Formats: sequence, C-alpha cells, structure tokens
Amino acid sequence: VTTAPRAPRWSGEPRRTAAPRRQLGFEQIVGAALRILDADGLDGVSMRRVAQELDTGAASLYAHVTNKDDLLEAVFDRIAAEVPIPEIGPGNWRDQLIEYYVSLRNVLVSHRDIARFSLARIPTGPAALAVTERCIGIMNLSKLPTKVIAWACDALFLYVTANAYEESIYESRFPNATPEQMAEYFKNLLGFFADLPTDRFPNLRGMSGPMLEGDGEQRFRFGLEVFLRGLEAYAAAHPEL
Amino acid sequence: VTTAPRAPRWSGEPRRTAAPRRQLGFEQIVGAALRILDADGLDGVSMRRVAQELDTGAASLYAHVTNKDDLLEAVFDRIAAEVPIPEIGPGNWRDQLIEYYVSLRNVLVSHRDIARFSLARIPTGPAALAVTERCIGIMNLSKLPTKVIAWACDALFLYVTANAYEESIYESRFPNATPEQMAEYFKNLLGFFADLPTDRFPNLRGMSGPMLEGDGEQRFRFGLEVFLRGLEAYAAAHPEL
DNA sequence: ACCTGAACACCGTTCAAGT
DNA sequence: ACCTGAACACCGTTCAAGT
Repeated sequence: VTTAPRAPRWSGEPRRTAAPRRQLGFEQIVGAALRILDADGLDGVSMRRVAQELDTGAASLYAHVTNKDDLLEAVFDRIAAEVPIPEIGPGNWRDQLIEYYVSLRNVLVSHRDIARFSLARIPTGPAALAVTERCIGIMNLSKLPTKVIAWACDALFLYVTANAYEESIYESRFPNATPEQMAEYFKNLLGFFADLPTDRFPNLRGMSGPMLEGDGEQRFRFGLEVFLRGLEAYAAAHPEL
Repeated sequence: VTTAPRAPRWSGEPRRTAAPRRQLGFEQIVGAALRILDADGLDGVSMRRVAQELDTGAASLYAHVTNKDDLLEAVFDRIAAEVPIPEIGPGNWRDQLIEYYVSLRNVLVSHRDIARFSLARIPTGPAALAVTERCIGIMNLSKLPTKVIAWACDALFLYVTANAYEESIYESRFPNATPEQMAEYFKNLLGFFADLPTDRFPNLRGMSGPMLEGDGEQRFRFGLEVFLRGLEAYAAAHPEL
C-alpha cells in the first residue's frame, strides 16, 4: 500500500482552504492519538487532547469511538503492526525467538509507555494476534508439548511487556531530564544500595553493582535466554506432559 | 512488636467522644488509603477519597504526605511487610524460592491491583528491601554467579508483579461480575480464538484451549519453575561469567 | 504547626440541541 | 448521520487565610 504522490507546492501558491478536513473518521482519530502518545506519553493522551489535535471537541470523537479504551486498543494494534513478521528459518528456534522478541520489545519501547496499556489486557487486534501466531510458529520448531508452548508464549508476552514498560518509566517520570541528571539519579540509587546497613541487608549491599549493570535490552535478552533454556529443562523434568 | 491490650468494653459503657481524632498523622493516612485500596482498587484511591475517609479535606493531607506517589509508596511498603520472611532451610533452593515467590504473589493479589503501582517503580521501602534481601539469600544457595543472581532477582520481581497485576485485571474491569458472568466471558474468549480463520492463524487456533487452562497461581508456578531451571542451563552455557 | 475552603487546570462521558 | 456546547461528576495540587 502506497499513498498517492502529491504535486510539489511552490511558496507562492495559496494554501488550500482547510475547510474539507471535516471528515473525522476512526483512523484519523487513532492517528492523532498515536501522535500524542509519541509526543507526550500515555498520560498525555486524553480525549480532549486528541480532539484538540483534530480541531474539534471531545464529544465529537464519540461518534466514531465507543470510549477511550477502545481507542487505545486500536492505537495498540497499529503499533503491533510495526513489528516485522520474520520468516521461520531452519536455524536454532531459540535464537530466532530471541531476535523476534527483541524486535517486539524495540517497537514497544519506541512508543513511550504504551506497554502499560497492553499489560492491562489480552490484545485481540489482528496485528497483535499475528505477532502471537508467529511466536507459536517459531516455538513449534522446538517440539515441546503444546501446553508448555501455550503457557510459555503467555509468560513471554507478559515479560516483554513488563520489561518494555519498565524501560519507559524513567523518561515518563523525568520527562526532560538531561543524560547528566539521569546519570546522577542512577549514581544516587547505587549509593543508596551501597549504604544499606550491613546487618539487615548483607546480600543486597553486594548486589547493587551488578543489579544496575547493563542496559535494558541486555537485561531483557538475559531473562529471555534463561526462560527459553528453562523450557527444555522443564519439559525434561515433567515427562507427564 | 505487639500492640498494648485494651480493656474489653461492655455494651452499657458510653462511647468515648470522637473528638480527639484530630491527630491525622502519616500512618493514619496510609491506613485509610490501604482500606480504600482493598475496598475499591487502586483507581479508587484518590486524595479526596482518602481525606473523606478521615473526615477532612484533601488539602489537609499535604501537611503529612508530599504527594500521592509518596503515599502509595508507603501503602506498598505496608503490603510488602505482610510477606512472611522464611528461614533459609537446607533443602532445594529452587523449591524454597518458588514457595517464597508464591507467597509474595498471594500478598500482592490480595490487595487488588496494587501490583500496577509497583510495576512502575523500584520499591525502596524497608519491607520491600527485606523481601529482595531474602530472595538473594535463598538464591545464593545455588552458587550461581553474582551477576546472574542479581539480574535473575530483578527479572523475577518484574515477573511476579506483572503476573499479580494480570490476575487483578479481571476483577478491576468487571467490578461486580458474578462467577457465571466470568465463566461466560472466558467461554466467549475461547470461542473467539477457536473461530479465528485457519489460514491466517493456524497455530493460534489450536492453542486456545491450553492457553486459557489453569488458574493464575498454576501458571505463575510454571513460569517460575521454567525460569529457575533455566538459570542453571544459562550459567552452564556461559562459563565466562 | 496544622488545618481549611476555594480555586486552578485538568479528566471521561452524556445529552439535548443543532445541521 | 454527524457534530457541538454545556454540563456532570470527578481528578492532584496550590495557596492564602485561618487557628
């Protein structure tokens, strides 16, 4: 699908009157909401703000959208559609799955704290389903029991969502912090853990360093790999499945 | 610590005048917020509603609490204090850790959707730290590398929180649904998956049954066991750590 | 030092009235 | 059929004024 090319406009040409923009359909509303999400985060997306973006009042949206939840569901599915659906290759299923979940994570992280929304429901839009469908497809290569695959997909979706949400928290809580301020924040956090009383928190103290090491993606890949390696060990320990 | 015993009151005794309840301290506010959380869920906890519970106005709370976030942090730490801290036994570290995380999950689930709040930040209250401290303590029995333990604790806290939140969603979204209505809802969901077009979703179709099988705790235990078994496999595959 | 009412700048959603 | 202004019942937080 490609948009029709538009003739270039030179500066002398008079602007088209903005009048016939009164079509205000569902897809336009979703688009406006997505723009606001990217600009201001999930809390910035209010019905009033979306309406403002479309030069109308909040009440007008309700002719095309049943409620805010419905709207965000549609926004989420648009985002899910950005996740590339890879071919299933002949290689190691674990590596294929890791790359796929990392790309899903990257898409989520690139849209602020949208993960907070998808944590709250089972996404059932077509694009979201296509993502899950492909996950199962790749995991089927493993020949693990059906129930293990089903539950694993569920747990992994929860994990990728929670991880993406966690990643988005800092920019949400400190909207216009400089990198220096963020470094300062983490230094303080590290100091806080390092200064914990030894008698009550003997283990935590030593962990402060490794606990805050690495970036979000590295930590995500760690959890992912641990879980996927665990699947085989789990199936081996539960031959009844 | 035990509260001082109070003399029993027989029915004829006149009630103490309610007058000297004007102390309105921090702990009282936290207690009121916790009561409202349990009764109405996290969205029910508004500064105005908490104030009402204490027969005052919202503005009055700000003499004792810096803001709503601060208040909820204190509420969370009270809840974290409910998690029993077990002795570290001589047995299998994996089983000990599973029981511990299950008890943490149960406490979270028993306070509506409070998990949504803890997903959004690294809890640093004393009770929350004590929980993490004990997790590391148990995991140290495994003799896994320090970094693996640190990252594993982090991932597991994310997982237990996300899982508890997911569990709370249904009662939040359908506040006064009867068990029959819930069964109906899940039947419809199952039907939705079962009716997916075979050409586009060949894998998802067959998964609808196992995907919705089991209760929250069973599914949680599954993910937990998979992850913990994966830790050993991961460490074995990464001898450089 | 603590408490208060009123105000500010917001919410999602409904509804009668317009075209 | 679609759009609108005004209203309803809420938010978190601030602030000047009271005791």
